[in-house]
Amino acid sequence: MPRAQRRQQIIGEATRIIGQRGYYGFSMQELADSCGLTVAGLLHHVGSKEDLLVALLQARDQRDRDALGEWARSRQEAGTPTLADSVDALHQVVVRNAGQPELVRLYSMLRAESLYPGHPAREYFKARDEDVLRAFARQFAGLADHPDSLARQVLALMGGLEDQWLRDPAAVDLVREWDRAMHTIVTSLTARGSDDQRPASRLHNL
Amino acid sequence: MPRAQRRQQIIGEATRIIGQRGYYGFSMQELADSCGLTVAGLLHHVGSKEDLLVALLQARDQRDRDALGEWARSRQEAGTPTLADSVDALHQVVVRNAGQPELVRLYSMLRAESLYPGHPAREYFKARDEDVLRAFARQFAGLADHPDSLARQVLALMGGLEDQWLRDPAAVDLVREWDRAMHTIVTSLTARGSDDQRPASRLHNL
Amino acid sequence: MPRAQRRQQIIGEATRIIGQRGYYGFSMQELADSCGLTVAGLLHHVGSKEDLLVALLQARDQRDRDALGEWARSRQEAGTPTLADSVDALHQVVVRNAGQPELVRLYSMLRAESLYPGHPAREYFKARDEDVLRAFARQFAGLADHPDSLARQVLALMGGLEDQWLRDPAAVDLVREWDRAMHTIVTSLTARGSDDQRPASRLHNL
Amino acid sequence: MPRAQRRQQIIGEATRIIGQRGYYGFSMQELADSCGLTVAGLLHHVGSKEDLLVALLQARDQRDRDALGEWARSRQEAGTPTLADSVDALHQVVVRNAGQPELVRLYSMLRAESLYPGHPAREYFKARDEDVLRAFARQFAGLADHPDSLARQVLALMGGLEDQWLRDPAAVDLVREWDRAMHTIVTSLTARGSDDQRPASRLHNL
DNA sequence: AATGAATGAGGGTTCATTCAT
DNA sequence: AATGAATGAACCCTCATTCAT
Repeated sequence: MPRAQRRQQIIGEATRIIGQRGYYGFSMQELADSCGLTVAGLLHHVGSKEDLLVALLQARDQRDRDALGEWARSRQEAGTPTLADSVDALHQVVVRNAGQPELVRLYSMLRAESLYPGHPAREYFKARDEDVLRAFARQFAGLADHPDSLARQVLALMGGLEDQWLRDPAAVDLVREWDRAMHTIVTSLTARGSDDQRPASRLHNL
Repeated sequence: MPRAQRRQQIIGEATRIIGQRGYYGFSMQELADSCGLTVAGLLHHVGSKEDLLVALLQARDQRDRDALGEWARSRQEAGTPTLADSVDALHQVVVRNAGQPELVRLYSMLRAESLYPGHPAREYFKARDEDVLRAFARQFAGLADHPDSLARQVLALMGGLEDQWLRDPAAVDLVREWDRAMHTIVTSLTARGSDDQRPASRLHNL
Repeated sequence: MPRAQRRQQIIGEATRIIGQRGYYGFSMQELADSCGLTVAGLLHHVGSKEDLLVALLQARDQRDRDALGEWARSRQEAGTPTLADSVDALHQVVVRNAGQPELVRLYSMLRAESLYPGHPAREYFKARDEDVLRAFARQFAGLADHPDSLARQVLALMGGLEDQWLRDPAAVDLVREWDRAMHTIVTSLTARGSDDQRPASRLHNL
Repeated sequence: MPRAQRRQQIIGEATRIIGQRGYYGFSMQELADSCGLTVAGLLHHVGSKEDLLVALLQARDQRDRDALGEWARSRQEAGTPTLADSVDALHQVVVRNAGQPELVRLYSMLRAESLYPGHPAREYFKARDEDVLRAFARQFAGLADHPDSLARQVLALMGGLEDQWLRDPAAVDLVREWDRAMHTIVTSLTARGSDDQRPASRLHNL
């Protein structure tokens, strides 16, 4: 089997298995078996369990970058991206995710596991979160009182809803819930300023 | 050391350690060491690693029930709980959590790990989420177009923000972020109905 | 099997096996088998392969110290130890060694292997050599022109002759060879000063 | 790269690496890397790890034979070699060795490792020792009471001092120590017979 | 209440080697 | 001449658990 193809097979299987069992929960043995390889044969291609994980994340990043690039190109005619554009972009992302639960599982699993001290993907997720938060906050600048906090809310919502979806895919319509969540956000943005004088009483200066 | 006291010590240490390393990431050896016990001695008290986890979750539930009971009693004079009451209740919960990061760590860790198939806390979290969602939805009934979805959003926000906080406690003020998130929610509720005629175009029926 | 006895058995077997195959050349599996134990059972007693080695060396040191102590006590009546005393002491050591080739094998093996960078006994042998050289040199002070060098020669001889003996025990009578070597040394000492004016020619200022 | 040149490169690198890590301590991977080759490529040239070792030893023997031949030719005019000639020859060898520590390392390492049963160089060193002992003994015939034993002493000294030198090159001046050791030997030879009547008491018939 | 002995299962990694290309 | 794919055998170690004391 040629190198490239084998690698693709391995990364595919790994994505599936890690999505199910997590990084610590799966074994090289299991992955090797599912690829029709010896463990040693598997290691010949990926170097080590940790390297495999890195390759996985890079592969996903590349795929994301490709998708984003395409979307950006299609939106190029328009001028500065409006809020609606951003909402649309996020919607597209969620739609895509809803179609590939395996990848989402992988990400959620790793994201969760990366709370472990010493987890190889720890820095990766930290850096990624920072990037995302920055991008979101830039988008909300001028539209919200606290763009940073709003960015955190959007990130938290996306992660939390995906989590609920993964726990019970049948009970949760990811896209619908996401759209409704964005509705909440957008509604609060457009309503801003008009209701500042509500009775603050026990509302903790919301 | 008397049985009861020893058990308390074990559960305390376990809470701390699992909060740091997760359920799969910690070892009975480590816990035994931190209790000044042999592994065998530890098992004498807790039966098995899994039983220990169950005991842990039960202990936390009991503590929550106690706290909630107290709050309920103090609120008893008032009639039906209003939205403000609920917001206040949640705020109190978050304040309490911010003060005991260890317990929050434990919960978040386990919640994340319970994505593992076969994780002993899997059912626990599933059942708990359902309870919470039901309670939230009841609270939002009549106030929102989709109480169930709003409940999901609140749950997602709480989990997501806690996650961000755990990842970088210094950078995130949990209480402040939570209050702002609730502000977003409440604002959207009060503004509801007034902006239904916005240009929906690419906004996906938000 | 009680702890102490088991440990003794393990150290005994380990001495034998490492003496034959070296530290890197033997496996915990082999040792476990020869003790009638699982590898895990073996590790329960010794901690790790490296710890086992340390224990081994300490055990041997202790035995040496005991033997030396006895000899010292028996020599106590005499005053300051003379050269003859030292020669006698070394002779006793060699006689004892000739009687326990296993221990000598162990030592020679480890000594040789400790040339490996990162070998766990590297520092041990370095420190031990320094001690021995110091002790020898003190003994030769005043008797030789270069006590340090003479000490090195004695150490080299002991190691080298043991090596030859181990390589072919049947062909080498360790005690006899050692005594003759010491004869060479002592002869050169007593002859010192009388032949300084020999034709140096190509003798490199010996 | 042409076959012959590549082989030379490989043997050179192998000499260096084995001198540092030993035969068992180095890996074909490491050697391949340092040659800019794949492991498979390396094996294409050397056949196997063991064959490589044999080639190494043969290469060194050839080099020694060349050097010795040159020295023999230069000494040809003189008649039967005297003791001084032999001492000179050994001195030259040591000087040469001190200048190429890599080769000495290789030899000492392998010599030490060849204590391992099954080590591919075991027979080689055994045969070589026998040759050397025979040659030395012939040289000492008539000069010493026990030429064989003296030969063993010289061999032991050379090995032992090289060992000390390798362990701490900065602390040991190999040539000086060797010359002093030979001084001891020669002194004892010239003094022979004159001091036979020393008080033998506890001197074990030295 | 607590310990010490011992185990079985599994885990990741290294290494020299073979074979087809 | 050199490579890439793949393997089988080892190796050390971790871990939760059982059992007798």
